[in-house]
Amino acid sequence: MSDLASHKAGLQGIDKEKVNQVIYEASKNSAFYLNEARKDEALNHKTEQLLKKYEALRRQDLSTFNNKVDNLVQAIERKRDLSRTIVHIDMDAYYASVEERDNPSLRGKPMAVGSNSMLSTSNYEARRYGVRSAMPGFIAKKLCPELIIVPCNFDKYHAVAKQIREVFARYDPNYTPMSLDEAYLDITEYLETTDKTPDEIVEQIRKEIHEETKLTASAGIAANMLLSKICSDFNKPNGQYRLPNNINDIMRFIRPLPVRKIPGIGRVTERILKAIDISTCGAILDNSVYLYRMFSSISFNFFIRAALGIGSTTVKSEYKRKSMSISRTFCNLSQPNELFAKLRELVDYLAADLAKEYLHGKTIALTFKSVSFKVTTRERSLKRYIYTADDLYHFGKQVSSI
DNA sequence: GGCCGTTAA
DNA sequence: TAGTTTAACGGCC
Repeated sequence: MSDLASHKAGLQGIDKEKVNQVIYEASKNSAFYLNEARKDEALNHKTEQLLKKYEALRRQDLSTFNNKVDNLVQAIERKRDLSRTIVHIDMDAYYASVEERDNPSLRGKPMAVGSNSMLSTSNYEARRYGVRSAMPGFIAKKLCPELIIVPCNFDKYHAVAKQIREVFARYDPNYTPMSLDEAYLDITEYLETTDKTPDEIVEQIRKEIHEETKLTASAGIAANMLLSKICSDFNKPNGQYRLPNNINDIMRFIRPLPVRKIPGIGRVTERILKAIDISTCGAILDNSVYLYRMFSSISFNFFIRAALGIGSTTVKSEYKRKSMSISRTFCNLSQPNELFAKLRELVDYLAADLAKEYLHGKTIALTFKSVSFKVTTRERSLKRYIYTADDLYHFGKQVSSI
């Protein structure tokens, strides 16, 4: 079950067995691990049910659906837009690279950014030991005792984000930032102002980023956001990859691609698809009738679009947030009064954050994580919008005790 | 509408 | 000894 994300950059060619063994030894008696095992069991059950459904379908004659599904696939295909040139740019080992830049004594050594309880990023030296983001520091230390863990310096990462966004804006003023270190650019218009090729322009963007921040970035260039994101991973670190806006090249690229490479398909969906013997995008297309019969139309559409290499081409800078939240892990507490005091602390912060953006909300949700890592949510839609700390506390308290 | 689970950075 | 935080979205009842 301990599941090393070896599809991530920098993790190829390591002794995965050994790494998993060390992680397992460090984890096996923990409440966290027990909870993961429980989730895993639930997933096994789900895949078994799905497999049964699949086997039942295989015994049926599905030819009556072939036409319908072909039409659906063709309708999706007709929406393919090859007119744009979309770039996905991703900074290499972002936080770790910033720290190495500012402290040369860290260079060449395995290091990670974060804390003993959680790592945000690791550099490539640390990745060779199996140390990766979203891994607790204390486990990383077992994999690599020499590992240096540097605390996060968010002010710095924000400052660098500002610098790289200035570069992005030169090529697409409507670029979409996805996080501090990642963005999509539509360079179609920019290309009309120059004789340079897309590859040359992206080399230039990465060069400017390097000159202005002393940090490297990787990039993918393709017809849409889905493909450019996948491509930005291809020549990481400090590289770029271009997939031409051409249906033959796209299909040759996407067919053999493992489904896990599709943004939105994670560990669980990969396992679900694997249960019905689908592990590549090509297999999604070859089994479209089964997917049609087994999944919702939203999921079916998502799978087919991805497997055809069709993605959004609308890169836009406006963003409307739909929710705002705050969460903290704290020492074990069980007395209602202690928990309400925590609630009060959190709503004070949340009210301040809401005020910064002049926001209010109509639904309040409270999430608890128990010592056994089980998560429960309680929520309520209210009659009016709220935003003050007192209201958040009042309704939060109410919701918590439904 | 309420709650759970998945994904991603 | 110890396993984060924030946001969005889909499925299911």
